[in-house]
Parts: sequence; structure tokens; C-alpha cells
Amino acid sequence: MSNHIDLLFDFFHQYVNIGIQENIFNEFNKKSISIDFSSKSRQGDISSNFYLVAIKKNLDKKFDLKTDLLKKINNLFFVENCEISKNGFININIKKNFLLDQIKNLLEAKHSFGKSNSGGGKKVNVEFVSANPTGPITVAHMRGAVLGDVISSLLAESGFEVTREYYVNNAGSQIDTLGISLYKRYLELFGEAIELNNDEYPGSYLIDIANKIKKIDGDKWRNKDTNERKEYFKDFAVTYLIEFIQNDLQLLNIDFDKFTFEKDIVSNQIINELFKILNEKKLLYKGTLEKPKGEDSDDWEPREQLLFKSSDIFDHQDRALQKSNGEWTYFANDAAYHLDKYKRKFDKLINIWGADHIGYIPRMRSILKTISSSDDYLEILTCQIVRLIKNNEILKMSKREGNFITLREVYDEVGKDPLRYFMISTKSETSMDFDLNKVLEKNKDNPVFYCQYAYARASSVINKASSLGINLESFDKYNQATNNLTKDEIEIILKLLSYPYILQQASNYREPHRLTNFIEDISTLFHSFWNKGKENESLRFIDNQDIIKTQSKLLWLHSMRIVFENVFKIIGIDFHETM
RNA sequence: GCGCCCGUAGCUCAAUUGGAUAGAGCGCCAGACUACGGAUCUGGAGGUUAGGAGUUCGACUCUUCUCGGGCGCGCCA
Repeated sequence: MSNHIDLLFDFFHQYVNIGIQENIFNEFNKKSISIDFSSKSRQGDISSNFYLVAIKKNLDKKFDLKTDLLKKINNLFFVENCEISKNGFININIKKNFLLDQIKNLLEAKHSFGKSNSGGGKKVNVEFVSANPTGPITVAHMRGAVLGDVISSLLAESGFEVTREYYVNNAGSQIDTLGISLYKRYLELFGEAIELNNDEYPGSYLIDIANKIKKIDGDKWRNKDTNERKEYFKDFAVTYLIEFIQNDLQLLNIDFDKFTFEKDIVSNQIINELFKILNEKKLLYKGTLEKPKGEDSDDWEPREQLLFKSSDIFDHQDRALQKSNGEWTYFANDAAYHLDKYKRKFDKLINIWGADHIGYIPRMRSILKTISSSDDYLEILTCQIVRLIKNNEILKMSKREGNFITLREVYDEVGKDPLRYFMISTKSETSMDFDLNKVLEKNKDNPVFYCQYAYARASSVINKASSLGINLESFDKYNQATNNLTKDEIEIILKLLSYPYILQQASNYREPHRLTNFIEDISTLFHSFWNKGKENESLRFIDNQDIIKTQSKLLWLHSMRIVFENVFKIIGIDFHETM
């Protein structure tokens, strides 16, 4: 069964179709129709701009749009009354027993309430984190990690088939350096004096890994300067570090369906296929780039390179595919990797990148436009940095000296729920402050707690009622239940019923923070209503003398729990009946 | 120098992608507990949405310019 928002949209769309047939409207962009279902202004249960939009399209001066609209909307079976305000907004009140029908649907649908099939089973690949395996995962990847995970869940909730993927850069010079660093630690275990260069990795985790090699192979590699040894140390380091990274991410319940390794991309020669495509489209050529405008480019000298003509597409300059030593650039391999994803028949690719990669977006979009002939086959979401605040001070980090804060350290300090919640509760493109002290407070300043507490209180009422022998029974009993409810409660119910739309929007716009705002709003309404019961006994949830009235409240309390559980599951935080 | 992201109350953030009087929390001021959990609630003060110009019935949102902050700018990943 459709809800009132769907039905109203249907009505408007139908109204436009008929209007066009009868030459009342000409072209009409239906997307300009909006329905405001949160009813902030409290001028009706829901409202719409339809009249404002439609009046501009009205070709027939003799046609009285206002009267016709009012008459037809008032005739809709779910509409109690309807009016058009002075400034042109349509305000509608919904019949209470129709709201009740929808509550029934919600309670029957339970955890599938809000799910949709708008994705139509299309395959989406969400690539996120993809941190280089040169050390433990740090706070720099924290936001992208949670965002990627939650967006994946959101898409799954909207009927997409989602693959969570991690691209492991285990080729290239950083990994060479990692192998060398590990080898030095290995030699150190045999009493050799070592010295790490500036660019080498100082972290103590490499000592642990070196010990593992020593345990397995003894001194086998001590005096070997062969390629075999170099590859062995690189692979060994990457294997263990990926395992560390996986373990760290699992602290936040983040799991990946697939890890793809750069080395495999290189050895599979996918890049040749890529070059073939670029050649066919005449986007591959040898040439010389202009001197970059950056500050410290003194050592620059013109050099002929293999280039991708990305400036023909989205980029403002062409991009190098090959280094002067003959190796492919990072970009070339990454482009090949994206071709690999395309060949795996995903309908859409989503990448989640940190702010430091923003400049990289146009070239990658150019590649995927070339491969897929679609502007939006690849979608890149970026997240700005998170500043950590502790005791009112900004925690400064630098990669030198291993002076970075790891994900695990933050996890140890605050735990999973506040971490996950705060990472997605603001728009990702805005830089944010994460206050380690504040997120642990157990008061209303802390939205995680505030929402979980609302859930616990709702549970508490349900359990208390149950202990008094009051439970929900057959739904037929509640035909008149809405008569027992106050305006505040109807507002909560309207809000709960709008959940499928909030979810859809969060999914469409890749904005999980809409969900946290949503449950914070409901929590506020709920706590506020709760408190009114203190002053006015008739507003309390449980009334022994009036079982039906109590059950009427249980109807929406159960609904609220279901909606909260759905949201909590999507954003990946726990919920408890007692705090 | 160029490109991208951002700028909303003293602070941290919203604003249903162009809708009605820009909303919450913290902090500040003034109040409410013989309770279905006071870990909460009620009221008040606080804004030229960084600034100017434009687009239209209507702009925090779109265009443009200025200012301020962040990120990036060949053979690093």
C-alpha cells in the first residue's frame, strides 16, 4: 500500500498529465514538484509547492486552477482537508484513520519498512579506504571508512547489489621503501647497526613483522641482496599490514567483500587493453607537458612522455601514464584498475577519497568517461579532514617520526558507536572537529547518547506496560486509536512515516547525515513529550484505567523502535533496551 | 599563478538540493523532580547566511566578482 506522500505525488503527476492533454499546461518538469512532509511550519500535516509551480504553466487564462485543485485534493480519500495559503502553498491534513493504516503497515513490515527497490538490483562497487599498506590505518582514513561502509548499507537498503572493495597499492616506490625498511629491521635483529633514511618507515610494527620472518626463515636472508629477497620482504610486509588494517577496521565492524591488488592489475596486463581503448579514441600520444606552476619546481626539465589527452574531457591538462624509468605511473595502474572494475560488469562505480585527492578527480573521471561513454558511471565522493580535539586542544599530526594517531588509538578512547555516529553525522565535504571528550559525555550534548536513550526509554515503557499485562493485540481493536492521540504524537507519527523518504534521499544523495538528523529530531520530540507526562498525568504513556489509550501509544512506540533500529543498523551502531 | 572544496548564532552543526518567519545542541539568563528512567524537559536572549552584484513569484542554495580558510598542481601514492 502506498503512503500519503506517494499518493499525493501520484495525484500531482496525474493532474499534470491530464492538464497537458487538455492544453491547460505545456511542458512541465515534474521534478520541480516538492512535497514537504516534515511539516516544520505546522501548517498542515504535509504541504507542497505544486500550486506555485503549476500556476506558472497555466496557459488557459479562463481556467480556475486554484478552485479546481482544491476541489480535487479535498476529494482524495486520504485527505481530511486542504487549503492554499496566501503565498501559494498547498497545506493538507491527512485523515487520521489513514495514518493508522500506515502504522499498521509499518508494524507488519518491521525491518523491511523503508526498504525500496529503486536500485533495481543494479551492481554498485563502492571503493573506499584503500590506504597504502605501509603502516596501521590512521585517523586520516577514519571518516572515509565509515562513510563508505554506511553508504554501501544505504545503497543496499535501496535495492542495489553492493560490493565493498579495497584497492591495495602494493606496487611502486612506497612499497619498495617499505621492503627496505623491513629488511633493515630484520638485519637489526641480528645485531647489525641500522640507520633509517628520512623516507623510510620508522614504526615499531615493522620490528614485529621482522621477528616473524626471523622465526620462519632464520638468517636465510641476511646476506642476500637478490630480487627474490626484495620481493619476499615487500610481499611479507604487505600481507601482514593488510591483516593489521583489516583487524583495525573490524573494530568498527567494517568489512570488505573484495581486496584488489595493484600488483595483480600490473601482471594481468589490463593496461594494454586500456591503451587499446585510448588509442582507438585517439586520446593517447607522446608529448611534453608544460612546466607546472607549483612553487618548488626548480628541478623541472621538459621530457617527452606517454600522455593521456584528458584535457579533451574533464581535465585542464593532459596526464602522464609512464615514468621516465619506464614504469607505469600510479595513475596508469589506477586507470587500468578501474577498467578492471568496469569489466567486472558493475553498473556503477563509487569511490570515496580524502580531500588530498580532490585534484585527481578530473583525470579519473576522464578515463571512465572514455571507457564507459557515461559522464556519471564513476562517482567520486570526497571527505574533508577531521581535526581531533582533546582537552580543548587540536591534536597535531605529522607523518614524520611516526607521529600520527591511529584509528585503533581513537577507537580505544571512544569506542565504536560515537566514532561511527560522528563520522557520518555531518556532510562529508565539510571539514569537521571531533572532540574526544565531548563524544563520551552521557548527556544531551551527545546526540549518540540522546538517540540511544530515547530508544531505551521507549523500550522501557513497552516493557513496563507488558509487565502490567498491556500489550498490543489484534489491530482491529484500534480503529479509533488516533482519537486518543495528541497533536505531539501525531507529529511523531508523521515523522516516522516519512522515514522511507528520508532513507531514499540519504541514499540518492549519498548523505547519511540525513539519517542522524532524522532520529535526533524524533528523539527531541519524544523526550519532550515524555516530560509533558510529568506535569500532566493524562499525557503519560501508561494508564491502567484505559487500556485502549495505552495501546494506542504502544502503536507508535513500537513503530518508533522499528524505525530507530533500522537507522541504527544502517549507520552501524548498537541499541539497548537499558542504558 | 591555476584548479577543486568550504565559509550559516560566541562554539559544534542542520536546513527535505530553489520554498513559507534560516533551525537544533552546547554555552549564557530564568524556571520544572512524592518520576512510565531528571542521563530529561520548559521559557528567554543571540543572524544583513563572509561581502557586493545578478537570475525570479521566492536565494543559505544557482551565476559572477571580492575577501577569508583548507587541499592539490610532471617522472609520490
